[in-house]
Amino acid sequence: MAENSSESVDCGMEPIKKTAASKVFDTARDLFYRRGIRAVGVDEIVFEAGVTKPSLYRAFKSKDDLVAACLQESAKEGREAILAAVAAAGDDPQDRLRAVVRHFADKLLCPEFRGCLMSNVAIELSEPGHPGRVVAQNCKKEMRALTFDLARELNVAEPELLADGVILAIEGAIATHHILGSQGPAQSLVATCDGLIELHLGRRVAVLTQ
Amino acid sequence: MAENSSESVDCGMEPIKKTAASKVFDTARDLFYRRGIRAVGVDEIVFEAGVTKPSLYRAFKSKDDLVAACLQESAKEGREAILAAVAAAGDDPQDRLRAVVRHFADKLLCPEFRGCLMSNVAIELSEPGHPGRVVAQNCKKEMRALTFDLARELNVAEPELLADGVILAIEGAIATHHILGSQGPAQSLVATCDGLIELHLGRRVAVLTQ
DNA sequence: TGCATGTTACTGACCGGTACGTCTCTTGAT
DNA sequence: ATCAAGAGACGTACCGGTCAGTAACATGCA
Repeated sequence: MAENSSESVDCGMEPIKKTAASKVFDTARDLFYRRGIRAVGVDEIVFEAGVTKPSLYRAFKSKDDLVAACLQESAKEGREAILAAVAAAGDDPQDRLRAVVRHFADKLLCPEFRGCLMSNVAIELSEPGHPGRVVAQNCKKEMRALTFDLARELNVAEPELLADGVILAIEGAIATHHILGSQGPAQSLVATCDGLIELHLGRRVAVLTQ
Repeated sequence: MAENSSESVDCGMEPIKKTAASKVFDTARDLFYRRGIRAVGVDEIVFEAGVTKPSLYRAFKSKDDLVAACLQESAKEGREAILAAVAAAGDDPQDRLRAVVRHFADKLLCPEFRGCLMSNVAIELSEPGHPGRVVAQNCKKEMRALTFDLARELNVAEPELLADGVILAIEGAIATHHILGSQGPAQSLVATCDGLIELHLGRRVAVLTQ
């Protein structure tokens, strides 16, 4: 009742006081994701965060610096979430690869889903050398390498082709979701990936029911 | 020699004088595609076009109006190119669907390829009611309907699922191309789609060579 | 005292958009 | 044939607002 809930959060035992820097960071991440990098100005960020502009620039050299930091964190969280989903899937190689697909399929159903921040940034920031692009590039390379590894666990002739196929479907689902929503082609993500897996496993076609 | 070549072009018989409006339009389309909507200001457009700002605003009510017009034209050209590719593929249903895939696969190899303007715009313009978004949405719906039709020509149990699978792969290839280029997962577009088609046709797995 | 933060006020560049003057080409009357 | 007037097309110069970013100083708290 006496506590200002906007300046501290209750993390179990210890209430953590959020610094101006972390408030800027969290707010920026949210706004950048929801509305885009270029659409969000620093004035809006500091206003939403309830801090002032000098506090932003004391913590981050520039807006680009803030963008890169936000992307780095999003990439880290995204990677951890995927690894957790794979780990939770157990030991069966097919289940593990399908867990990645399922992970994204679940995200597509969230109302607040607005695509992949990395992919969005790559489109918004067309300057080749932009620090944000580098982060996004590394993130996608890692994701591809992980999918390659998962596909290699399966006993298929061309694991890289299977992995790329799954990645294409996932990225395609994310892309089409922007325009046509979860009821567009994105709804066929799981069935399509299951089909690709079955195809590469060389089994008989049996996954035609969505 | 006496003719000012920057103000007229030789179209066979009749030299056509390019108006300020058309110069604005052509320049804007190019810049919007190459660098993005938000990254390109009206000042840059009129400078590149060699005209002045009032000329832009005499022809278009606003920048958003210009954006929508550019998108409309790009959508029209894109649709015509796809239909031409399908028509050139002949009568075999499988060839016709594959022609769509091949069409995009070819575009991915162009050095100047920078994704689909519709998809890019959907990410850049996050405001739900933006006129540009409406154009992009209609374009994607049309493309999906066309792919549905092509898939239905094939004798498969679930043509819509096949069509969505192909769309996911195409859109995924376009999306990943932004970050990882033509040597990323995008290189597996044709092989993946061929696999999906074979899968739905219920034939034996035989398309594992890229 | 010392540190994190807020306050105020500012910069120069750029944004989308516009009021108004100028040029040229066409048209019609003489 | 000549000239004047209208109509479009176009440019000059500018608007208010917003952008990212900063300097100088005040405040509150440990």
